[in-house]
Amino acid sequence: MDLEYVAEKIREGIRSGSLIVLTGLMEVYYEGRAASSLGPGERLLIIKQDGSLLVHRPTGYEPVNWQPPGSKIEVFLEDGVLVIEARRMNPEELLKVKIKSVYSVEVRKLRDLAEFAMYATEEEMKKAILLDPSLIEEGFKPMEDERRAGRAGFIDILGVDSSGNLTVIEIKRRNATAEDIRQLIGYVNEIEKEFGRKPRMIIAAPGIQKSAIRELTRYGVEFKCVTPKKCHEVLQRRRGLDRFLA
Amino acid sequence: MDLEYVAEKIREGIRSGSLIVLTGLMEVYYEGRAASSLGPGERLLIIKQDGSLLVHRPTGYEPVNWQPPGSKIEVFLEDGVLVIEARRMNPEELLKVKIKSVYSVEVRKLRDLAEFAMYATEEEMKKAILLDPSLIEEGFKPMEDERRAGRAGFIDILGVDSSGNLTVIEIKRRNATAEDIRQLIGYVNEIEKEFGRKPRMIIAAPGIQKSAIRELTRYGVEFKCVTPKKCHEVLQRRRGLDRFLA
DNA sequence: CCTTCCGTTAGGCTC
DNA sequence: GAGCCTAGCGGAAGG
Repeated sequence: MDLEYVAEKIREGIRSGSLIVLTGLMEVYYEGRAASSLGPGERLLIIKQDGSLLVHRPTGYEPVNWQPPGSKIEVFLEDGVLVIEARRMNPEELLKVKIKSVYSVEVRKLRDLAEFAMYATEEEMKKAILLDPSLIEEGFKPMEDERRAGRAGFIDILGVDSSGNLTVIEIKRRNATAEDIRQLIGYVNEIEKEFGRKPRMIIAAPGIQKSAIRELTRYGVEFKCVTPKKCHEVLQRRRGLDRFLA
Repeated sequence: MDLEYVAEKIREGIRSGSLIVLTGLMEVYYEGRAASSLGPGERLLIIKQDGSLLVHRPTGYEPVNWQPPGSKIEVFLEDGVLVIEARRMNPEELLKVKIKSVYSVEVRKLRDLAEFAMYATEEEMKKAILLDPSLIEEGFKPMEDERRAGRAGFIDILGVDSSGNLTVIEIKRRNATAEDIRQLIGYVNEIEKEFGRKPRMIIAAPGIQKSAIRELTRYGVEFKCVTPKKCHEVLQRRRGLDRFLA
């Protein structure tokens, strides 16, 4: 494919805010926070309407090189090779793609206004527990969420159990790690300073890593199995109920 | 574009181990570790030779939905709509793309055998310090790298300073966090158990997060500014010298 | 197989 | 703008 023709097609695509998809033989050089080089090979190059640029090899989930949205893209010929440079500052980074041969290039303006909805996140787990605190245990009463614990950070849920004990809940959507336990301890130290007594500590997660069980028993942290899926179902059920009542 | 034709083209592409790039109007549903839904919109869909699948919206660095390498892909028509399902187990996850209209589809076998080289990584920082220990301070002598520190993990570099003090170096390619300091303390506790005395602790990083400065002074950890770029240059210089001497 | 840790992490949120 | 944390994190290395 004629490289000057392709260059103009890409420039026109960028001007018109289109998506550009190109396959061809290329080399890639990156320098910024880190640096990388990748010799000649057949790859897929994508330039998006917002100035993001991705270079994908024929295998693997991740792009081998990229530039995030907002980078400034220049297209020109140099020594008979099509060069695409994507530059951004803060941090200052440069991605340079040298394309020796273009197999295909497609320029197309895509419209996509749909809203992306994600479920079974940590945020949903928290909402479900606030809505149905028996997910933790019978009689648990949440008092605050996202409460600041001094310098240590934010507590997911602060509440009291059926015996009136102050209780700190830390939620994880994945198996809890030793580091998660230490983080919880950090929060609790701050709460103890503030309230003058040590609260119950519960980690709510689908499971625990083996290495974290030591810390668990050592610090007297309790574990309650709560899965993202279960919490999502609780919310779904509740929403269905609300709709029925409305 | 005729959907049955496209379906067969995609199936043939998968059979032959080709890269498939498609633009069209589609909905996307995901359920697995989490769940998501995305209504109709114009997007880019990529199926790679290794069974990875990516759905990209017209903007943004990240795919909105995906399936990693090794997922099993099925293509069929359902209610007059082209459906692509990518399934994987462990964890069990299903990605379903419903394509109402195909604007373009490209099937192409790409060859890419080049080696990807990455520079200015944490690994390079370590190599540079081992090669030129004055990056830490004059008179510092590395003894071991990647030394096991009991259960706490691995120490980046263990050495002695000009006064003969045992010294533990923790390297970060980004600004050090409070968590990094705690990690270093964990290593040092193990080293103290083993050697019977507390070593000097140095964190080598391009900077320190503000919230980490408290931990730094509190635990007596020292900070030495070392950047990935500087280390990379040290290695480059050294390699150039080696080549000159050879 | 599980765990740990790095990443040009990206992206979102708060201060 | 800088700091802080989550993620369907992915990926690699080590046990």
